[in-house]
Amino acid sequence: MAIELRPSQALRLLHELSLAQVRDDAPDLSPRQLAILLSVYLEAPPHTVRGLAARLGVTKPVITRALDTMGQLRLVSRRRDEADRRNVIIQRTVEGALYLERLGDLVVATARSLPR
Amino acid sequence: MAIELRPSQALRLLHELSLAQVRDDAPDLSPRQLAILLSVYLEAPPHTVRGLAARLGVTKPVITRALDTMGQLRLVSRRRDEADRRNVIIQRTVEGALYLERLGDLVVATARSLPR
DNA sequence: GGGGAACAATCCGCAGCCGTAACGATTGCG
DNA sequence: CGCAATCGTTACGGCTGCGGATTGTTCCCC
Repeated sequence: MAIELRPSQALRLLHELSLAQVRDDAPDLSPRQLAILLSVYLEAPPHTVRGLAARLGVTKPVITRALDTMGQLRLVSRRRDEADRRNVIIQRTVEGALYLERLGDLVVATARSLPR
Repeated sequence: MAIELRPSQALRLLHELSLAQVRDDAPDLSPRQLAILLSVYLEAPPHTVRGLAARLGVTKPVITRALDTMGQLRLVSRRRDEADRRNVIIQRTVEGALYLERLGDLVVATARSLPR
């Protein structure tokens, strides 16, 4: 069953979500950071800087910096690939999983409260 | 009918949307800017700097700067309130309406393509 | 084994946004 | 009237992210 949604409902949903994100003290991730985080958690591992840069269509330093920031927030972690030590494997963390879990719940709750 | 959505679908939706936004050459608005834009277009006018600041829980300069940026992008415009010349009324523009229309359509299309 | 390729990180200058604190204009109340 | 309050903007110092170029390490292949 596809998700049926009208444009007006879609915009209301975005509205509520953006308001919640802005008001949260939670460190609001930039669109790029969120895209990286979701790619790491939703797509099949392994994830490398190179791969993520290609996936998002941005340069590698962008990925490195975003990982620096989100690493400090404990949302992801990095590990050397021992099989090929040039690679860095981006790993999920408990905190990152919790963050996305709460985010998903927020979306669900917001969608449910939309007027029909 | 409430919108039924599972958390995993919600996250997939956010994933696709953030990827689309990052890859677009379109000037990707910050969460705050998007919240302001949606408030202006979805909530009843009139909109003032003061009111938007209170609505988002941020300081007034944040609103002023966001309006500067989005004004240059022609997404919103400003006008003095002639009844009380201390106030500034934030107005919608054709470009802003088009921007949101496209955004809404993107969300709808993405939601429709989600696996069930 | 040596040289080039691949990879992530770092450096650099730059632009944008932040919060706090001021400021000028306008209003309305005492 | 005049003076405090309100409103939006601007100034300031700081922080973060950006693109592009470079660096150091590791691998691969001849």
